[in-house]
Amino acid sequence: MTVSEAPLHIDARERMLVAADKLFMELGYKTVTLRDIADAVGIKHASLYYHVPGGKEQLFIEVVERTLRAHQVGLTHAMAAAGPNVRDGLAAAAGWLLGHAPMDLMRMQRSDLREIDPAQASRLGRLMQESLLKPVSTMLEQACARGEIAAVDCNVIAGALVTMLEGLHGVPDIAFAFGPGAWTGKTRLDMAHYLIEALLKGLFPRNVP
Amino acid sequence: MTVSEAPLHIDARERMLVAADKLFMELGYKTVTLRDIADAVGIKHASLYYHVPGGKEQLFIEVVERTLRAHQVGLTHAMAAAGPNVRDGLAAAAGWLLGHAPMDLMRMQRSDLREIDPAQASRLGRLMQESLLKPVSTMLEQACARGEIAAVDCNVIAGALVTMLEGLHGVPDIAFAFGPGAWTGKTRLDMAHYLIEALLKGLFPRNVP
DNA sequence: ATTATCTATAGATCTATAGATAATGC
DNA sequence: ATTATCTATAGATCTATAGATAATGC
Repeated sequence: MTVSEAPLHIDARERMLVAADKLFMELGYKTVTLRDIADAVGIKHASLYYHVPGGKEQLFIEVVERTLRAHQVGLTHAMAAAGPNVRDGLAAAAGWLLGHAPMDLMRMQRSDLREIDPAQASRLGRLMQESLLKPVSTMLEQACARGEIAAVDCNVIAGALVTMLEGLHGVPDIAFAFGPGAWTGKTRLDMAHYLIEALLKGLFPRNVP
Repeated sequence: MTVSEAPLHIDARERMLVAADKLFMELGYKTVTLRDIADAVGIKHASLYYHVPGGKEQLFIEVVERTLRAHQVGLTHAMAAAGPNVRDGLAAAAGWLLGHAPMDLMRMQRSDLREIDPAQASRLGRLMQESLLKPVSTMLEQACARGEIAAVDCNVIAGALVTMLEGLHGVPDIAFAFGPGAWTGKTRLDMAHYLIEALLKGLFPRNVP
């Protein structure tokens, strides 16, 4: 086969990006050191500069951008595949978001993005809106136009939903809830469906027959 | 007046705690340096050790505990003062949470608490639940018992609500929303009320007459 | 005598650079 | 010759400690 082969070390750069992504998204820009990332990859930290001459900041920016774009296409496709039904659309969004590591948008905006070049920071800030909120709010707009849900401010609702769904990552994957609607061994995704249902039908008793 | 006077430097320790609180809660444990805190207070960083011999870690723990306890009593009182009505109770919780700096529970749990002594970390973790989720979930339980809302899992709903309300800190205080339910110049608190209303009545059109 | 600050410095860690070294591709 | 790693090190920064200094209280 004369096709150009991949290098022997199958994309060491890719492994570096994956390791950096995991660490940065979990712990934040300042908390993660280049040594942490290099250790995870199994190389010395100085070697990272070969793949990312711009150092820590460039690595962070590249990782965040990559992940946001992945979320954008992933979310959009998942919701499109779910078909034109709000409940299914929201469940698809929840499935995608819970199937991938959370991003902690609050930490990103208030801490991480302030440590890097302001121009890049505001670019990534816009990309956050575009990749995470826009797909969901667009889907809601369509449901709104179809009359499937009441006329609401879809941006505000979408923001709250994404925040809420990402927040579910904070709860143990198999949780046991108590009280009137007692559960046993529900997954995060079960809780997401529960919350979506609550938001659609409302908490007032007349809405839950 | 023979009453014991406060020292001339009116509680330098208190000013230090306030400065540390603001910085730690906004940027996170690792991002904030003792120098940042000392600068904010107007002293040299070595002087912080006089007030907090345990150094950075003790300072962080003290600050988090203080703030959580303040949230616990503040939230509880605000909701009690609102009287027995879910909508008013939730609005009171929103008023309190939006009136104070956000805590970024996700960053706290996944990053900050991992940098300190594990025993202290789990203690603070439990205090987070007790101070922020418990008051809201208890209020919901009562509304549930009064039949004011349907029988729901109040812990899950409370968690989602707190996460959602804290998330509102991320949006500019006076925002302009567009779309079907177009707004002009709404504050974060307006949005909170909007979201509470949406959650109570539900998004389905029949619920919004 | 106690309280609250300071200066100076040790020791650790972190980012980044320079240059050597080994492996692969032509 | 190019690619991907290494060692060694500079320079900055960060936490923490020791001991001096100034101000206040008795």
